[in-house]
Amino acid sequence: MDFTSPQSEAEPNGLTALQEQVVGYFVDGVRVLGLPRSLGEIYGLLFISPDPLSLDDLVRLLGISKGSASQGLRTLRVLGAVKEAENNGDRRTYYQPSVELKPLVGGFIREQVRPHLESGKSKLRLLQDTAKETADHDDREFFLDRIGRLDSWMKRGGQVLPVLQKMLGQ
Amino acid sequence: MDFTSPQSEAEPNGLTALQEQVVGYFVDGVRVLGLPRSLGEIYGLLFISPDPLSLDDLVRLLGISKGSASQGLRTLRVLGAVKEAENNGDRRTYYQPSVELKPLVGGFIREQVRPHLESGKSKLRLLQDTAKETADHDDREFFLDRIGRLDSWMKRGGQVLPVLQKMLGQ
DNA sequence: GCCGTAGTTCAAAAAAACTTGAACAAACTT
DNA sequence: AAGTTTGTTCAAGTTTTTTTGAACTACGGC
Repeated sequence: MDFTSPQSEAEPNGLTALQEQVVGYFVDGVRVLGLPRSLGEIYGLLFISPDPLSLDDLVRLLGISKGSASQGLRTLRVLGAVKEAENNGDRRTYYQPSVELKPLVGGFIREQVRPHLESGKSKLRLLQDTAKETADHDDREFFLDRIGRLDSWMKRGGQVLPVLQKMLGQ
Repeated sequence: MDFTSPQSEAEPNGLTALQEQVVGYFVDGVRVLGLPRSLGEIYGLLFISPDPLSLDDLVRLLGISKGSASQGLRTLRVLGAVKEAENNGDRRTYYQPSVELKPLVGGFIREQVRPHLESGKSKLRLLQDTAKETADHDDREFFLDRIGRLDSWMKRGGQVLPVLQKMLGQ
């Protein structure tokens, strides 16, 4: 038997060399974004699959648990990174990746960035109160200056996001 | 005794209420960026301190280990988020935060974003090779299209970074 | 109405990331 | 040059995050 050719099929688990590589690519990708490995595996496999895949397909092909696949798909749906495909008469649901940058970036900003910016802003208000309550130290001036700086950072962030979104979307 | 006033000093560890709150703010901040908690603590305390602090100050005030403080300061230096202050005749080194957005954003992009973009690009080349080696399946066309898409994502990212940097810096 | 398949949930196990602390190196002091 | 002080390194310990798997719900066909 000849196993030397780098042809399709029969890699470590049940993935082709190409699938394996694409999955690895996305695993690294999502790690940068601070998302769990399984999201990268799932999205990566969907990304390089000509046809939609079901939860069971993902479990079988990636060798991950049903729980992981289920939770991973949910997160990806919420992020707008996958969509359900027409499940032709089949009871189970099949998934396709969003392959345009726009929904991906949009979803990430909406779900992961904006909430943090918002909570940051409200914490900033509390901070300002605390600084004002701070006894009339010599430092008061300094504290308020620094907090003002934080405020300007937040505002700058708020201005940048839409531009970012416009540049990456479309 | 009267502990009701929200005045300075005497909080949980040795931090004032304000320091505590600013540190918490940055702890959350760095988490979003995928950096360890201790970086947020250190940077946060420096940020709200009128005078530069030494490694020992940080250990004492934050109640973290010397190891953490040392490694944390190193990372912050590499990121350009802290600078050494003039250590007036003292043997030990004192640190000040960079409080302008420019060096902070610049450092983060240089150290955390660019390297990933670069390695992504080189992996992409390998991926392209693998796809071409893939037997002349019906799918070949499809694979190459998807990989081309990845390539365009990377390029888009490369275009966006300088704009981002320009908007946030200054 | 019962059985089988699809998918969700969540407590416990496993893995990954971070922090500690003790040993070490370097550099100043006396 | 012996002793201090400052800071670094890294293996082991701790904490946090992620994954697993078994119990459960829901739906559909028979």
